[in-house]
Amino acid sequence: MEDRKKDITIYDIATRLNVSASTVSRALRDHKSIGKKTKKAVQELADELGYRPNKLASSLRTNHSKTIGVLVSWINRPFISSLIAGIENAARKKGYQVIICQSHDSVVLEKEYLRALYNSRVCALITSLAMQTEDYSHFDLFTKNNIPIVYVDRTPKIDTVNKVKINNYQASFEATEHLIRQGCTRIAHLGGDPIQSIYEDRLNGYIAALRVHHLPVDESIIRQAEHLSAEEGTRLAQEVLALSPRIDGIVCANDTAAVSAIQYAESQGIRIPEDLAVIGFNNDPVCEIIEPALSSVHHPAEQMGEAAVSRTLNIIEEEDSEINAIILDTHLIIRASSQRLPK
Amino acid sequence: MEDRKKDITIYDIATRLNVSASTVSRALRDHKSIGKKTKKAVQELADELGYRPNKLASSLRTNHSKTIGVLVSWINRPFISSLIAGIENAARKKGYQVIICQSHDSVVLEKEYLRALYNSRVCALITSLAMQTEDYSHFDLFTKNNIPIVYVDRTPKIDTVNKVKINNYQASFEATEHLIRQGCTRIAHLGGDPIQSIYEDRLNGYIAALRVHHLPVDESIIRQAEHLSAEEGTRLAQEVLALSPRIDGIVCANDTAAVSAIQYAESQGIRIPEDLAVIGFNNDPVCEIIEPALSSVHHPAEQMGEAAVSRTLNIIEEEDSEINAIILDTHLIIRASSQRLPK
DNA sequence: AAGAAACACGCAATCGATTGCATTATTTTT
DNA sequence: AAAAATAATGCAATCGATTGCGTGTTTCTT
Repeated sequence: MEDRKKDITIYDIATRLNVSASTVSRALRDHKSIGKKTKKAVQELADELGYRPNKLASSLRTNHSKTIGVLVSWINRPFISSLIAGIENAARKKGYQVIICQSHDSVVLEKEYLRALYNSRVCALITSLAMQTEDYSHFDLFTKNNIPIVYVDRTPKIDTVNKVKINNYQASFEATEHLIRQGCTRIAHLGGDPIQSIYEDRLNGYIAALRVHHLPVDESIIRQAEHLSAEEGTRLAQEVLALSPRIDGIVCANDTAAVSAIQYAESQGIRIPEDLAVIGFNNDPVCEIIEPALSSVHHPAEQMGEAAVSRTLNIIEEEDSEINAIILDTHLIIRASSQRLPK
Repeated sequence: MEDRKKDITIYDIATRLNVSASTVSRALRDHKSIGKKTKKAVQELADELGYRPNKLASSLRTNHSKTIGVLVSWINRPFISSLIAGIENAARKKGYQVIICQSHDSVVLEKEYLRALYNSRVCALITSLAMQTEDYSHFDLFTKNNIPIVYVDRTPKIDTVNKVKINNYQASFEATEHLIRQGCTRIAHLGGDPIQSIYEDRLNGYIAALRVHHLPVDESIIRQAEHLSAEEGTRLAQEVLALSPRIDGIVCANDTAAVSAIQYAESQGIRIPEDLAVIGFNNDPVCEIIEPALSSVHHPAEQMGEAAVSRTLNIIEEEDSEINAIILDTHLIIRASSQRLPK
């Protein structure tokens, strides 16, 4: 089996059928100006020979790679992996393929991979910003060359771009209000860096809920994490729980940190939710596994991926260049970690 | 900003510098036969004009796409997403990009996407089989055309392919033996379909451990799940727990099902690990979150991804065509769910 | 200083598919 | 039946980078 078979090309088919390569090309794409018999003959022979179109040649000629670049922070996080699953499915259904990069939440890598994707000739980019990205000028590489970008979840704080997001302010407001309604009066907030609009919005939603319910806003129990990792969740929980008067609630900007906070609190003999009500964000699978089950804000990750693809293809194929923001629905999932009153 | 700028090509650079395109091409790739001054001039102008190499043209010409296809069951599973994270990192470091497909554990989709990746001219494939894949002939599409395949984790039951895997038999043997040493005498096994070697091996490891320790092998408490999903975990746990004599241990082929089993058992008032010791597989993050913490077999997902890439590039670039199997190390992580004796 | 060796670069074909513009064959119209 | 319209196909350029081979130039050798 050492014969390195050359690939079959349209020329091979053309030769055997005594027609021109143009005819073969058109026949394969079912072009109307090709006769029925010819078309059939070409298609049959193509099958028989195991012809496969050379996407590279085609993309080169048409200047259209049918590839979507995806740049996210980390693939192996529940929210992101579901987002990507959604993107991949939707894209492939439409005949697009997806190239993925991980910025590892580093602005430097973000820039580097942005260029790599650019060089790969992706015809659009779907991206969620690195945690520290506040200057968006490196994305000009795409926009200046008319390659559409659709931002998802962690989107820029400007209105002149396409985004798919949720209403973080509203979701966080509701989460906070829920704790208040459960009787919490001193609620801490563990958030991400407000450089990112999603975390700023969540922070503001939290503050607004406190204000509406005439609770004081205490800076000392509002903390930010660099990555909202498990370790940070533990550390921040420790910090805010050390303060007095004792907090009786935590609104957390993701589930990973919320879970750590619960674990830390329990290790200190603090009862959840009686002494401390906790609510997270994202509704990761882990919410149903930790004891007590973690209340959270359901975040439609896969749907967000699909929406981003659909918006992207709209721009590419329909040339609908109107900039817009798609806001997806979220809702609270109330579980034991925040349920202090009888339902 | 409505000017649809044409891309800069090597010809543009050549023209402005009064040299030929060949020279530019060589200068950019730092070819030795180009003079220092020329090289410098070309590279500087390229920067200045924002030149980006056209990967498509290059790939077409060299017949080398620098792209690795990845075909897995589901992206959004902890093990798989970490595997992919490892693949992506390693590949990108070497200047390769990665195209991902999800078979959704369907043989039909597996075939379909295999062809899609083939048409995309990937220069290698890294894949983990769909649950029901037992006939591997559709992969001939690649092997017959000398496109290397490296199988990871769920690998074929044949020796004539490249694989990266763990010693499932051994790991499962140790996990089972661990439960036996903790005093379990009637241990159930919740596995995947033995069509897949990994599940067959885990089953056999389990059986071997029972035999070595002179425990009976009872078919009625050996169950298989279709996908090892949470729902199946619950259902199978329910089934085996309904039998008498009562089981006192469960060896489970993944953590998802093990977690469900624990949750079901607890809902029935069964104490873990006193009444029932449980050990899972993969060491997903959830192991440390469920109460009691779940013992598991640590599975080096990211490392497996990296190893697969390294093996792949070895084949592509070094043309090291010797077929081999790389076996990565695993080890037991003992946590509360199986710890019945004092340490 | 003359021949050899090394260096620097250009020419032109090539990768495989696409497409605007002919050209020829067939059918329809009047 | 001649003219017009339509259908079916071919020609050749094009997308942008790569590369074997050839040529002119510089540097080195003795």
